[in-house]
Amino acid sequence: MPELPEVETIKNDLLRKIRGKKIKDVKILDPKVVNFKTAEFKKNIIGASIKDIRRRAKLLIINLSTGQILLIHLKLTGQLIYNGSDEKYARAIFYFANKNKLVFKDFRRFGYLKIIPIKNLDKYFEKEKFGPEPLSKEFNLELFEKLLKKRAKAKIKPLLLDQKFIAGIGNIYADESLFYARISPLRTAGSLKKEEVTKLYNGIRKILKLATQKRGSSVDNYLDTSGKKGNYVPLLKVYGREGEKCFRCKGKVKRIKIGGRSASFCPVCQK
DNA sequence: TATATTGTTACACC
DNA sequence: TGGTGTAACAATAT
Repeated sequence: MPELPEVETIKNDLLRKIRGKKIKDVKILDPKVVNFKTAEFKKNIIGASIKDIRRRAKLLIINLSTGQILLIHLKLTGQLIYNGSDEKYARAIFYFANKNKLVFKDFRRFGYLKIIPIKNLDKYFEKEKFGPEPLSKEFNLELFEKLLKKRAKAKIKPLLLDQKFIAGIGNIYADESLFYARISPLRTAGSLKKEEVTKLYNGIRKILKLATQKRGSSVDNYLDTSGKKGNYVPLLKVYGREGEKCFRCKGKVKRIKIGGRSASFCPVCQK
C-alpha cells in the first residue's frame, strides 16, 4: 500500500515523465473514481498541461495549466503506471502526445481522482487537517514531543497512523518505526520516556528516508510508475514477518489487532 | 459465504 | 466538550 515513501517515489517519477506535457484525452473506465460526471471531468482536464506535482501526506497534488488542481489518492491498491497496459483494473487513462499515457489502476477501487479549483486547495487542506510532514524541517524533536504530550492517552500505534497527528505514515512504517525504537505498539503516547521519544523520532525519519531511497515497499501490489516493485521489503524487520524470528533477539514476531488494525511487533524486545 | 485487507469517517462513550 | 476507541464502509480475492 502506498504510504509516504511510495507516493514520494511516484511523485518524483511523474515529475520526470509528465511535467510540461499536455493532456490530449482522458478515458474514464470507472465513473466512481472521479468527482464529476465523466463528460464534465473530461471537459475540465483535456487540453490542460501538467505544471507541477507535489505530495502532501499520501496525496498527490497536480497543478494544471488551467488553474485547477488534480488530486490523486491511491488508498490501498491504486497504481499510476506510465504507458501501462489498460486491461485489468484500469479505472482511468490520461493520454499525452506521442501516444504516451498514464494509466490509473485500482484493484479495490478506493482511490480517487479529484479536480478542484486552485482557490479551494487551502480550504481542502484546512478540512483535512493533516499533521506535519515527518521529513520536513518543521517536524523537529521538540514538536514531536509536544504533539505526543497533547495526545498522551492515545495508543502510540494508532496515533502514528493518524494523518492528523503526522502525515504520510501507514501500517508498514508505523510498525517498522516502533521496532526501531523498541517500543510496544500498545504503549500510550504519554508513557514514552524522553529517550524513547528521541529514538522513535529518529526511527521515523531514518526509515522513511531510506524507504524513499529504496523506492518504497511492494508488500501488497505497490508498483512505481514504470510498473516496477520497490526495494525496501527485504529491509522490513517486523511488517509481514508474523511467526518469523526477530532479527534483534530470539523472539518471534507477533501480529495483534489494535483498534481494528493489525500491528506486527516483537513482544520480547519491544516493551 | 465469511473473512481479511487499510484509510477514513461516523458515532458512542466517558 | 473533546479526546478516545470502535465499528462501519469502500471492493475484491480467497
